[in-house]
Amino acid sequence: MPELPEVEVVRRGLERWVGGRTVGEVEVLHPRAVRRHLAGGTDFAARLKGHRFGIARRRGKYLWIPLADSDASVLGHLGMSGQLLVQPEDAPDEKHLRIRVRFEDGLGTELRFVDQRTFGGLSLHDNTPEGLPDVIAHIARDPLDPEFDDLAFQTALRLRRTTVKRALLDQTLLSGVGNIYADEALWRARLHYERPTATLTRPRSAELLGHVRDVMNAALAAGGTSFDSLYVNVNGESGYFDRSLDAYGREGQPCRRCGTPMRRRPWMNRSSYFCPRCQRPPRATA
DNA sequence: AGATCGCCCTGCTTGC
DNA sequence: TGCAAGCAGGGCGATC
Repeated sequence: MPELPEVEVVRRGLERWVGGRTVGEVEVLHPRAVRRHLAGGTDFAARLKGHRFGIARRRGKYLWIPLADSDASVLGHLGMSGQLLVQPEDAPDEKHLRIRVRFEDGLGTELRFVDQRTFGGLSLHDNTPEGLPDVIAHIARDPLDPEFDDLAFQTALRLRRTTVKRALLDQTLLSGVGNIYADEALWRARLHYERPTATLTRPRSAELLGHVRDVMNAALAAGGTSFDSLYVNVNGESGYFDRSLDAYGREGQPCRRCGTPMRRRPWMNRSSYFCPRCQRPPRATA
């Protein structure tokens, strides 16, 4: 389940392995993998061919590769199970290979988008004046972006009439936080996921943001989180941050701070993991 | 207009 | 054993 740190690992891999290369033949093997490219897979392949890849960029969980010789970018999202692999051209196709990008050089490797559940995909878009693919203009900067505005985030957070975990997952408020790192940051901040955002003081929201950054940086340093074979970085190597998780997936196991068994609660068609002692639920609001 | 919810998808796990 | 339900869940669009 790639979140920001995993996507950043993939971005670095793309920068290293496909940056500067010129695209040759492109094969779209599953229409759903290009569903955001409204003109369809044939158009996607035709428009990509012959263009040279620039340096891969990232915002939150979105990746894009600017085309060095045009004002457009290839946008990618890994969704739940997506992988971007640089493979030898003669390597056997993966079972869930969705898109293949060949290059017009003699390096002998190709870029593959592999995705079991097809929540992710690739598409081509014009850039905004800021160099962002136009369809992700609404995605907020992420906490690792040097231009992320901490004070503006804290103000916006307090103005929201919602609960803190919903806010952390809102990609228009800040991007890159998914279910895993939301639970990790809330555990570190000792905040219950249903705490109303309006009740967070400025120091408290600053502390929470700090924990979001800390957990992302720790995951990034470890090469990304992985729970199973679904997540693989651009070189085909799994991350291993999962051993360091304090909250996510630890139902029934002792809280690493106080020893109380961790709990899991259904939440928004997914799960929230928390310590019932360290993360007290807010008082019921009428 | 901000907040919320249903839906998309596949494979592994669980339970009867 | 076999089948069905549950679970993983990001993001978008519809709805309130």
